[in-house]
Amino acid sequence: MSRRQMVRPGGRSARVQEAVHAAVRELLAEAGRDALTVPMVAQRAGVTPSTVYRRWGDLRELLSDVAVERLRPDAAPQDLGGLRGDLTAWAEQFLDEMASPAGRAYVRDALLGDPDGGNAGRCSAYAAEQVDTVLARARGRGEPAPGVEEVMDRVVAPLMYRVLFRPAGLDGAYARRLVAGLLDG
Amino acid sequence: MSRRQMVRPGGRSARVQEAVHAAVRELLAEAGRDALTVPMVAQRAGVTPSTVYRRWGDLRELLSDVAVERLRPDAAPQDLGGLRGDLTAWAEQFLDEMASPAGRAYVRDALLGDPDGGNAGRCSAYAAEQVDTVLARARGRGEPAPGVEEVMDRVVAPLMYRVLFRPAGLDGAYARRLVAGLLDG
DNA sequence: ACGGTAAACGCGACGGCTGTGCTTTAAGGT
DNA sequence: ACCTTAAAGCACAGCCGTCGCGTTTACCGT
Repeated sequence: MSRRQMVRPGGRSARVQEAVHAAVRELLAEAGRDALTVPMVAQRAGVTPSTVYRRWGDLRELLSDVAVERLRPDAAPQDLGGLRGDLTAWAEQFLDEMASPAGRAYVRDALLGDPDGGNAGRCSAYAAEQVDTVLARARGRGEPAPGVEEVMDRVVAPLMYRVLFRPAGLDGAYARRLVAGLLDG
Repeated sequence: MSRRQMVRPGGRSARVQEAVHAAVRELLAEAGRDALTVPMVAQRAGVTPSTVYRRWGDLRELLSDVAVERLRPDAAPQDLGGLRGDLTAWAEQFLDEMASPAGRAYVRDALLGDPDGGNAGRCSAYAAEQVDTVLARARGRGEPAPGVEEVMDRVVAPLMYRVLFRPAGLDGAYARRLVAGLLDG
């Protein structure tokens, strides 16, 4: 599990954590991933490097933490009035976010500094939660809807596989095809 | 693309590369991934650290190189006389290799130190090649067979997604279910 | 076969990151 | 208000990663 969980909820610790996270985000945008170092982040955040080493232990774990935070969806998927439309729109947006250079970097960082797989599991849980929202809404309308696991296997997994292993030639049409294959099959 | 491609094919370069790769494999088994450093690898391989830095640039890229080498299949998938049996057996073996602690580590390393995605693409190509062999054999027998891309989406991608993001509760039954879902759907 | 060319390796040095013991500060409970 | 304890600051030792330069070795044209 990420050390973020053991942090005291309020006060100085929270301020430091937010400052460090913000510093990472800024420096990622300004200097790029490879130029990033712990002392650099610490200086920008107004902390000493040792603080970062103690709380995160490693630059990779810190990046993983920030990445998971960035990958957390900020809003519920939009409601277009029907399962097919909702799921298609969500898949297209998901692919957009993940396939962008920044998105791919975040996904890789999340997987990277993650000894026990907790952060990767969290990413997957975020997607599952969004999917489940869409499916529950459809069932509430009386539409027949597949299970979450089926959507993960047929839509999310292929998208992520392509993003990670075969980034060439990824577009919204592929996402639409996956959704169609699931709902029409 | 990995720098391995620009290496001169024979002579000293090849010897150095093989020595370094062997050193990485040995030290991975002996000391573990986190204890690994470039100077350590260099000493074991009988080269100077600067040589490693020049050719691979980074410990992660070196590990990625070694990982891809290890993930290359060493034999054609076995022939059990029918598409369903062949594909099921291959999927189970694939999952076995990838879901083991060592396998997961190699996959992550391959993805990790891979700026342009060349190594990841090669991993995917290995799997596609194996799948294609199975499918071509089935068509040679007159069996109807899905396309490679369909197998990648329906079987390989879900397996890899689980391996990377949700390693808990992965077993052969899941692989069999994926194959069955594809062939019966 | 032989010499020219350029890539690749070895060597040495240094700047800067990494990580740790010890001290100091501040948050939360009584 | 005081006490406890966790977290941050400070200082420093060690090693990683990089660079310039000289040397070696593989490729290639004649």
